[in-house]
Amino acid sequence: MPKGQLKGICFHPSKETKCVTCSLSSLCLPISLNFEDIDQLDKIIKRRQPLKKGEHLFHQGDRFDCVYAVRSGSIKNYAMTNDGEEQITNFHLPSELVGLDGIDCETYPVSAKALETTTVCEIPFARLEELAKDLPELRNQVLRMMSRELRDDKQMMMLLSKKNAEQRVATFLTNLSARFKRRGYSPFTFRLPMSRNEIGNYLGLAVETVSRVFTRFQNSDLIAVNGKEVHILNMDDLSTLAGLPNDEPKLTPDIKTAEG
Amino acid sequence: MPKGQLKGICFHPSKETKCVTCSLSSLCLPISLNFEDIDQLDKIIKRRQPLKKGEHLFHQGDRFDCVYAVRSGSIKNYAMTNDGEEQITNFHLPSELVGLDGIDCETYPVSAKALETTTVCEIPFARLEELAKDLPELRNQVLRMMSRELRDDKQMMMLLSKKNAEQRVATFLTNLSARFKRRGYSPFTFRLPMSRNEIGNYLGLAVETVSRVFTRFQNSDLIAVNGKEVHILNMDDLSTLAGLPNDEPKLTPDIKTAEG
DNA sequence: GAATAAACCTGATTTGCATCAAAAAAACTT
DNA sequence: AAGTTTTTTTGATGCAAATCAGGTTTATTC
Repeated sequence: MPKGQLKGICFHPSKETKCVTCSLSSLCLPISLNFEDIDQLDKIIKRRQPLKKGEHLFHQGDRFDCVYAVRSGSIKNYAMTNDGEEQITNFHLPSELVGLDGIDCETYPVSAKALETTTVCEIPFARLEELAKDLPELRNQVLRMMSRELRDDKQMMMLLSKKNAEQRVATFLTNLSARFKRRGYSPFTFRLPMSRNEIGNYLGLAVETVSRVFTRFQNSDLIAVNGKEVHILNMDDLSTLAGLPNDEPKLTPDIKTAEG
Repeated sequence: MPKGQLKGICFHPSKETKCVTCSLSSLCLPISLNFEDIDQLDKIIKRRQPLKKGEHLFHQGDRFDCVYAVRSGSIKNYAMTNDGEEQITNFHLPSELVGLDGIDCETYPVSAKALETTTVCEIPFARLEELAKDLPELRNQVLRMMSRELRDDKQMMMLLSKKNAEQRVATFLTNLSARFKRRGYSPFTFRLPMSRNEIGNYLGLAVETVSRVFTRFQNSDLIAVNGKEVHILNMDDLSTLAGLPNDEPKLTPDIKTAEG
């Protein structure tokens, strides 16, 4: 197995790891926080033992006390529908916060489960709030993260109520791609941490449909897939497909007419 | 002062209205805020002229500067999809906050439009943050409201990806009912502030489907509808329908078996 | 490394809802 | 009050995706 670029940082979350030295800090901390403030924040954060694949970070109904920042690996959020079916509400990649939707609850409204070996930073919310009293930038950061999630949710709602199967999968892939890119990985080649089943569940599609769309995308040379390995071959077309909720391929006329 | 009835207050949002005397304050303010604090908050809030039906509170892309509390009437949030279609992301009733998803943006990510004559309290966000520095309860309230919206969004995502047309409409009606009840109105008889078209848009259904489901619900005596007036006749069955994502009516066996 | 289980893919069939079409009822205009 | 527009309802048809069924590949276990 070829050990890649950021591997080193992701896989030694020893007790000595600190926010200051964390490669993700620029993504999960307020930019303007000074060293002294970061140090304060660092003190309240616990690094837990890595979660193995399938282990829970918390269960729906557990008493809410912490939010978590993913350091490596990935987490899925899911709720149980009234008839006992699982409904995935989110996937979390490194640097992203888990548990924000429980802030005004006694208990977590959804469960959080590791999709693979995963390390997290545990942030006791009560102490974060205390700290936030004196650190306006930290306060803002929490608001920013929440408001970003709100916006992502609205996007998701649009996807679920307006987009067809191909558009959903295209959106999913380009979105993942952007998030990988954001933390320094290739936006064109990555490994899906979740199964087809989980993708379908999240996107409101049957597994079979996800599989078929993957095949179709391969046939039209948009992507190359090998199991969970994904290569995006034609980002432009994939993005176009993702962005447009209707089936009209929207050619840019003023450019195209020059040729034809 | 009449603490029980709400109608008087909703319809005279004169310049003299204050948070202290507002009937909605228990819903939109932190419970533990003392009079002095409320007074401070009151000072930064502007009461705007009522919006007429169809007028905008803000447009997608406008510079973000305020959040709004609905005092009377109702607001819809919507975004434009890339092909120019409107996608409704939320409806806001009195006491609910509008604009929270823009907090970490330069500009509002969605538009907000009045569904009927509507009055709002305008809360300049920068000044709210300033004030929040000294009022931890106020800070929490903002977090609470955001986190509640996050949870509502997850619910909506579940609706859109797992529920069929009847379950969506049933969920929509019971949800509205609960919100009316929360502010002292009848949960069984209310007026829909939005059109069938808007309901369909929001729920990811065609207008025709919404209309048909309404008709079916009437035929099975779940509701009685007259234009925008809705009477819920059988809340139990409607809730059951709303809660269950699958088509099995889930009878409670230990009770039922006693009879048959 | 064989056995078993889980995940994934592909084809055939069914179905719930969108779409199309057109009438009926409300809501505005003048 | 008559005419116009918009909204709502109802019916007929088509289609995208779910479901069903089977086979194949990839993990996991002993």
